[in-house]
Amino acid sequence: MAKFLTNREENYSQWYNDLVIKADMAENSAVRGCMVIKPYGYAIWEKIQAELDKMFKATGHVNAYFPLFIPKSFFSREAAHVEGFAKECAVVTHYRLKNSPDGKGIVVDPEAKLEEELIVRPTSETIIWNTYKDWIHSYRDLPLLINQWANVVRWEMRTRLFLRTTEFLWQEGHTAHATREEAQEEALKMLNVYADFVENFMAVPVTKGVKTESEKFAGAIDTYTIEMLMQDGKALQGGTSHFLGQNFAKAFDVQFTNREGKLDYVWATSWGVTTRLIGALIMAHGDNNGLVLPPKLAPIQVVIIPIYKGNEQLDTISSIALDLKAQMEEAGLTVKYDNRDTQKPGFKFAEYELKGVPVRLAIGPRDAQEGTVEVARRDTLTKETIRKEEVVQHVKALMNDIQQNIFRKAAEFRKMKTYKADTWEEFIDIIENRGGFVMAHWDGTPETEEEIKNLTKATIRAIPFDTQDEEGTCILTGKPSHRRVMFARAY
RNA sequence: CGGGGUAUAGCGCAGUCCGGUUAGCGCAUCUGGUUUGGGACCAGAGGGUCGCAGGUUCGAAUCCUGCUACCCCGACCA
Repeated sequence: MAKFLTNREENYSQWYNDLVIKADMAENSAVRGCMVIKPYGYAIWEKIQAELDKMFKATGHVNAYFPLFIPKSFFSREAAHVEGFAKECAVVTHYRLKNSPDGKGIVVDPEAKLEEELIVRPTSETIIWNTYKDWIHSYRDLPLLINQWANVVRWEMRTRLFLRTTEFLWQEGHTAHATREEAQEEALKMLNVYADFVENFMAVPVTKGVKTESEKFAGAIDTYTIEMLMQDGKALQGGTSHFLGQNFAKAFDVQFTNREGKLDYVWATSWGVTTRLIGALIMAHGDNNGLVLPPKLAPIQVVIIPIYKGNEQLDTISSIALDLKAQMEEAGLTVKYDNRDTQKPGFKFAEYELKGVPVRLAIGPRDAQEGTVEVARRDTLTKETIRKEEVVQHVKALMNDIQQNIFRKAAEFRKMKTYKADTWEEFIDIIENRGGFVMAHWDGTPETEEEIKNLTKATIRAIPFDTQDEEGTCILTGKPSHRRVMFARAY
């Protein structure tokens, strides 16, 4: 686990603040819990966006944009939804300020009170379904497959850097279908898109499953989830996809004429992932030297650092470096040549390790003379000397190696940290002392789930898709159970 | 909202118990020089109304009162 994220005793703050991701909380109390994402961190988000967006398009989705503000009354249309979100809404009550009558500063103009308060969206189901009402009349208008890239606000009681910020960036897909089957299929399809993305691009293994009644999205029939395991043994919910049934269609009266000429309510899904994925990346792969980014998402894949004395040497080395850079770019790699004269090589080495750049090339006078390059990989921190002519091929291969290696490391870690518990004592021991995922029997009742949570802080992260039916007895109550579910302490 | 903690330079801290020169240290910044194959070194410089408001005192970063903010733990959650 990255020291600079978890160990505040260590003096990593200089780096932590100045450099990498600086998702630091804004200091002004009025924007408490909101994050500033510095350029490098945002570049990672842009990579995530770009790859996901391609996958959405490839599955037939298009992007659109809906309003930030949602009339308060929209929320109360769907009972479970309002129940779930009411406690964490930012509310706009006025639309104007004026000079304070006492001459000191500026105050909210009481004259400018809104007739109906506006909610800053915590999620957009309501405003979108209010719009879909006008867009959908016939089976010919379906399916409607729309995604939105946006920011949302949830006034959580407690925020956590990256993982739970007051404002966060995300994408939310909202689809409408003619049949139940089609909507269910869509919800699962998008869950699989997320799982593919997280495993193949982020190099983090996921467990796919369905949420329990008490953990599911407010307003959903079923919530599907991908769960990841972080290096500190805690679970992180990486993305969710909801089968919403006809709940929102009924709440917003979205009916269509089907092929038989009869009126029916539309079937819906929604699904989203957030900037939390950046946090997942850090906590799944980071080490004591900083980030370890998977090559497929690294804003800089290769950095070249010259080692030289004087301008003459620099010129020689630069021409080699720029030539290599051009070749690698030709081969599709993102390359940075850092010829800053203001920092020494050792400083740069440390800096790019902290940034998680997968491969570093160093070229010095010795290399210039011998036609070699020093190649260092971030995941293993190993170095080797390669002939200049072989560098492009070698680095290209390294991209694959590193991508696979960090996935394998994460997968091995997860395997090691996934336990079976058959007794309450075992269960407590694992949760308290070892962390990780615990596969255990549960009697299926929300009461037992709640009790286990109160006793251990562990929750049911998912009822995984890939577990076998198995007879057993509930870890807490001893009542019969037909299947194990996955418990963990979670972020 | 409950429990605990903190507030001193851009960042991280010491000093506060036991009031007393001009409030220190590390990193960062700037200047000059020497350096450059793993976070350079030497010399010098700049940067503070000690969270805010009162009070006690000849004298307050230090003691007292009130306030505010932030952090950690919990309830809540992507």
